[in-house]
Amino acid sequence: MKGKATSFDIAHYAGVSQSTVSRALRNSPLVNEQTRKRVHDIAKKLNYKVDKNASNLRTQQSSTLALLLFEDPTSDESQINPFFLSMLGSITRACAKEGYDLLVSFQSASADWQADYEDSHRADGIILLGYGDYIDFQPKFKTLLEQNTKFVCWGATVDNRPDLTVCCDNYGGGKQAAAHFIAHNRHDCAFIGDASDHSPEFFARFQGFKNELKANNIILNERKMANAISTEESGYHATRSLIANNIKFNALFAASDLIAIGAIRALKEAKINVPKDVAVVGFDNIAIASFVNPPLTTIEQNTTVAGQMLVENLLKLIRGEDVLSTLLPPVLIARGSS
Amino acid sequence: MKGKATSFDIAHYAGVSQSTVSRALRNSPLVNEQTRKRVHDIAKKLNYKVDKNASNLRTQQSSTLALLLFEDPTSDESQINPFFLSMLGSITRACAKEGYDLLVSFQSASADWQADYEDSHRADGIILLGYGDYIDFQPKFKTLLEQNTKFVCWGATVDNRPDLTVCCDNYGGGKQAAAHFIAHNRHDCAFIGDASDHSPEFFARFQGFKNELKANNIILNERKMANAISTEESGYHATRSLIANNIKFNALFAASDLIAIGAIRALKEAKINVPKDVAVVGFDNIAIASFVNPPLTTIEQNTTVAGQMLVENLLKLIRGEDVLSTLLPPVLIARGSS
DNA sequence: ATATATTATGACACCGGTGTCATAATCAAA
DNA sequence: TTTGATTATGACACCGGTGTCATAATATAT
Repeated sequence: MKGKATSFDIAHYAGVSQSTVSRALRNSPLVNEQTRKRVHDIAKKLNYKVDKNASNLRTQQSSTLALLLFEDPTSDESQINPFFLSMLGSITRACAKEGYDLLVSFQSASADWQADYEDSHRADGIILLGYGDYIDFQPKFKTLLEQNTKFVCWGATVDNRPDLTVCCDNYGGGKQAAAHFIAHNRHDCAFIGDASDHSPEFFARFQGFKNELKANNIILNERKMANAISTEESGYHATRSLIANNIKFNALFAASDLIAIGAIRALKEAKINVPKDVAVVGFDNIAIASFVNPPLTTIEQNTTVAGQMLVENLLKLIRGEDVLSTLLPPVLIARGSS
Repeated sequence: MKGKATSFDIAHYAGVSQSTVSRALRNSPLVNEQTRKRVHDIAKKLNYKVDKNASNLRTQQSSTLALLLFEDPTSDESQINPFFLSMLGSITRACAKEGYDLLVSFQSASADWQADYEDSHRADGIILLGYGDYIDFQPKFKTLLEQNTKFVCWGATVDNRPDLTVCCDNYGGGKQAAAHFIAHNRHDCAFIGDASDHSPEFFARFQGFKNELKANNIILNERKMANAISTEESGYHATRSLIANNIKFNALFAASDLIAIGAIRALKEAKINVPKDVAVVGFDNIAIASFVNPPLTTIEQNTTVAGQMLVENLLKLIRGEDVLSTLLPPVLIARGSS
């Protein structure tokens, strides 16, 4: 046998037509039990596998989902945000559970990715995963919708389509952080992240934080805020600038764990004790969080559930079922940093 | 236009045959420049994308690689080994760079994965990524070779095929760890990992470590060794059992960073100071390593290069070029734990 | 002016399955 | 016994491209 076996080879050996082989292999009730068995045996013997390209071409579907990862272009190329990595893991598992393959690809927000996967029939649907700034995306979302492409996003809200998003309740998470500080009598709060609405997720965390403080008659001073993207470096520098400007605070809410870890480094460097002088709370609960010193108190996003929901919702979209956007409840994990 | 546009639609609008469209879109030199341009314009207007299934079916190749991740079945399902996650990231990037898509899938070593991807023409080649015990794999490797499947592995050596492996020089890394301890006058060494040859990688690290010690007239006492798989938990328990048995040592080489981190936790709990009482060196340099307390000295495996080499070597195999197994030099990163 | 090479294009088989329709064989119902 | 239903199978078109071969149109050489 040169080359890979085809269904015709099996048909030949089994003494039946190729049609029957195809049916037998898919366990169609139309074929006789003995024939079915014979065909299966021969297929196994020949190490036969259905050619996915042929089968997908005919059936016009691929049993494959595509995961497009959009990284903050400002972050270091070589290191992938651990939160995404964790999501990637859970999405991979969820796909496997549903019998789908997963194509993974990194993309820059600006590139011409919107049509690549679904239009070329490589995937039945797309999962978009990225932190923050989805402004570039709006026109592309429009194109996707026009072309009836099936997709779901993590975190971003898409105009007029309340069925496309899976997202952590960032606002609620921000509130939890504030409540935590208040419960521990830390009223002099600072925030590091992005308080503009460039990054909808960070913005929601900030809003929740600020509003919960306000509900307790604490006003978050604008000077006690610094911008940072989600990297350790960025968190470090933002915190240093606060310290350099002689800004005082006894509680710090960072919009992500990486930022928090950078912040702790800056604080330590300035001989400010965590948590005694400043309590720090992060967001995400990435794997590192419990290992830093002191262990980081953080608002956990459950990536396992999140990945599952993304996949499930996407499959529902593909099957034409009704879907609603999912808001996942975050959970505060109290550790040593607060 | 209902449904997706095909090359026939473009042919219709351009007033040429479908053959010409196909050629034009692939920028064949056979088509007239004006025709080429016209076809491209229409294709763009119609949001046309080549159907990958049709194209792959005809050309018998997929421009896709499959990554099969084999996790230590004993480890916690929900958490993926960060070293693999990091490899996954670099492999994804390397694939993108080479114009290949990447299918990602988790597998258990025992499952019937060997034929799935290549035989079904979903991928042109396979990358196998797993720690440790490849014993289950040997018969499957044989099948793969018989079927002329293109694949490369991380770490494992496959009988008689010196072209299939990309691996860190684990033996050399182990030697470096020993040399490091000796240079700092820590002669009373312990090892945690797997000194049996179940896990070829851990075994090589252990051998290198032991032999370098021996070369300096230091005999590694068998009682100062404990088995662990690559999890924090396992490292913690292994170290606790050493301590419980009242084993003394002033230097500890852990076969992986996760083990080292668990070991440090156990040492701290026993009020043994790191690095003063015991110097600890890990292996991998996972992202967490620099954030633990104290920051972990470790033998770095460069995942960026490793991922690239895996992809490059696999592509060479696919193209029928000569390939040699690659041994990557590890680098000791000295931090606070030693 | 004729033969030959070059360029641009169309027709068509083919990749390896899947789905539809037709048909032969067996069996139950009238 | 004849008719209708049921079961098992084969023939064949089709999915949407790609590659080969034939051919028409034009350019170049003799």
